[in-house]
Amino acid sequence: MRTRANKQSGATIKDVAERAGVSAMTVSRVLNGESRVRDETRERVLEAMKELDYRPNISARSLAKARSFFLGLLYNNPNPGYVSELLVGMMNRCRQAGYHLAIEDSGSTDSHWANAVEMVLRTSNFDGVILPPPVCDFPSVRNALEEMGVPYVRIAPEQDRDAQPSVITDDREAAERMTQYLLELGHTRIGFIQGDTEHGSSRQREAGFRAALEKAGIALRDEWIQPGRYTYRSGLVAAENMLRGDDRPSAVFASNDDMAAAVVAVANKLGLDVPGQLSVTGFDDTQTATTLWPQLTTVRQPIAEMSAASVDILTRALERGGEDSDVEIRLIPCELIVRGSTAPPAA
Amino acid sequence: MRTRANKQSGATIKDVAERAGVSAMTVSRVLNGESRVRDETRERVLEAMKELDYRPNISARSLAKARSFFLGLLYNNPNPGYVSELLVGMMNRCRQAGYHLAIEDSGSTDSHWANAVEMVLRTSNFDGVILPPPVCDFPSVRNALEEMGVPYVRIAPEQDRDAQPSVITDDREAAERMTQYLLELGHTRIGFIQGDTEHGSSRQREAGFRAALEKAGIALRDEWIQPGRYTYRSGLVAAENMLRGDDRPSAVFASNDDMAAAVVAVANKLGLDVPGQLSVTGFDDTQTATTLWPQLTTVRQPIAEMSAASVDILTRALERGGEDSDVEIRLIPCELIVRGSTAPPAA
DNA sequence: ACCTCGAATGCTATCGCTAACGCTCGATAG
DNA sequence: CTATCGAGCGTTAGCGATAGCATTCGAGGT
Repeated sequence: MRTRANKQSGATIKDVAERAGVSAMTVSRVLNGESRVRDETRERVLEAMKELDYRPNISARSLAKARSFFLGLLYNNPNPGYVSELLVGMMNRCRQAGYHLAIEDSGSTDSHWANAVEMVLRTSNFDGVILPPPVCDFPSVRNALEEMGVPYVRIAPEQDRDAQPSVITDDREAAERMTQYLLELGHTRIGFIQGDTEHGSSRQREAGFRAALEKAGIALRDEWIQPGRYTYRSGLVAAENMLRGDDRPSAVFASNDDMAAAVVAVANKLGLDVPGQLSVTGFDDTQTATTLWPQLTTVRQPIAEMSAASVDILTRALERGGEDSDVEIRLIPCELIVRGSTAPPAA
Repeated sequence: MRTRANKQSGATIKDVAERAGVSAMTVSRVLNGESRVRDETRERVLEAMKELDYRPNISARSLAKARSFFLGLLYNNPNPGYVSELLVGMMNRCRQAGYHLAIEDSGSTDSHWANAVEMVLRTSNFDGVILPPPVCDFPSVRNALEEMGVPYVRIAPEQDRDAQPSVITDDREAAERMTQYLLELGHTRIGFIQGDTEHGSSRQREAGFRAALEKAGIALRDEWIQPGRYTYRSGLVAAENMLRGDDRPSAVFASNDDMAAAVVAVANKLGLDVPGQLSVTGFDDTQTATTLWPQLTTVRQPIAEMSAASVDILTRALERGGEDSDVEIRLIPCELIVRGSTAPPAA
């Protein structure tokens, strides 16, 4: 005697069929919204389903269809604000598309990931996988996926931007616009805090920053370009290096909001008024940006929109059956958001 | 001709069996680490699996075992820091236990949830479900789960604390300790910002606060108890109400870190030094607590530990087959964390 | 030499659902 | 009036794995 683990009312498709006086196949057709069922028959079937409190067995369907209807999200991004927005966008779109979203993580990087990914895929049967940054740029992960023939979509990748379905942003342009904005305010002494070298976005953002300065004919000062790792703590170090002493910049462009928050904190500690004596800008427009006082001038990345788009792309590719293979790339533009943390430099 | 959607090397258990010169059943036994297989045979099977790059089909296994090995996380908590820690704890434990974690969300509350939950469970076959706050206290959700006979575990529930498997905290005691700490610093004028009324933790924390004041014989001032909703924005309003005018508290206990951050922001705006002129404390020790400057004195809730425990409880209950029904309750204690946002009151 | 017994393995019948094809029957064309 | 056609539905044969016996086989007891 089998235990029906999670089925109180163990009604099967056959029971429904019997009750409705049709064959199981017809019930299946109703279930899947297929054509070729007379309205009257459909009614009878639906009623029988209701009466028996019938719930289709997803495992059985998956087995027969050779599809699991599960998408996997492989992530190791430690930024909670980012992840949480990512999830919102994905979950909504997944539900719409009739998929479920499973999340898998491994705290480590690249090489460790190859194993982790293999393990995950060995025990999961995901129809497809979503790779947010920075995982989307780990070669070992991509290799593993390709070897196993698992379709995937990348969010904001740096490499091979059009070799695989992806959602991409214009980080570079946005960073350039942000820098231009600071220049227009009258700043000429601008510091920059780099992001994590593991993330492609770091290089994009820095490139945009440098391009804007170059166009304005302003020379870079090495001590005003500080390394960071997208974390608050790394931002603290960078900010201290940049702001101690009297020869400091009048504006700091941090590669993300958390590091910008650190700059604000250091400025407070040093008695520097933000934005009066120091303008600070971030990137991403995560919750941190509006949690600070003053609120951050930053670049808004529509993360939820991007993740929703990634689900779109992936599910559409799956429906197409993986054959008709034009690679879909979607660009989601960033937007400059001006808030209280920037002002013209002090006279 | 079937499309093997996600199976490049479509090796089945039969192929492995053939190659190893055994029956499929034996391969299955090896796969499930069952006893009664000679070491030599096991070796041969394992080798065959490797050679064929065999990957078991989870759907088939689920169908046969009447178990999906998927747990569902039903959440609508908008606090990114909380969610992200929750996920970390769960994912790790899930992997250890051989389960996968699927997440499902619906932005709405209670009544809407009943439908959402039904829909989710109708299309998912989760072996069990995890309910973090505040969903764990939505009666309609619990009803739906019970009607459908889906096992669930709750995290930090307020109601029926021992009617169902749960992970619980000592919010109340921790809030009392925190208040005591402020009293010991010499504060007697203490404000309190309430949490979301939808969350049971709100009431617990407030009760702890009131208890400590009462024990110290200090009267409450109504205008120093402000409503909040656990969001930064609600904290801003509460802080402004509490801090404008001269007759203000010397310390504010906010029911969570985000609202404490708002208090710090308002204090900054009003030119009040934290902690010199105003002590501020939070609750939860999310990332926000250390992202601010000064860093927050707060109460650390080991969220990841709690979520890991919830997976433990649920999976163990599932292994037991749902019969042997003593309800497992696990208490995870909170810890007072003193940082820079508190100091004795100004003379 | 015969029987018993348990460890190691195989056989068979599902698990619940769907693809593929086949049948029926009324409508339409010729 | 018969051949054709397609909408509507049924039949059959799996999908890949596991439960529950059945079977084999060698070791030890008598």
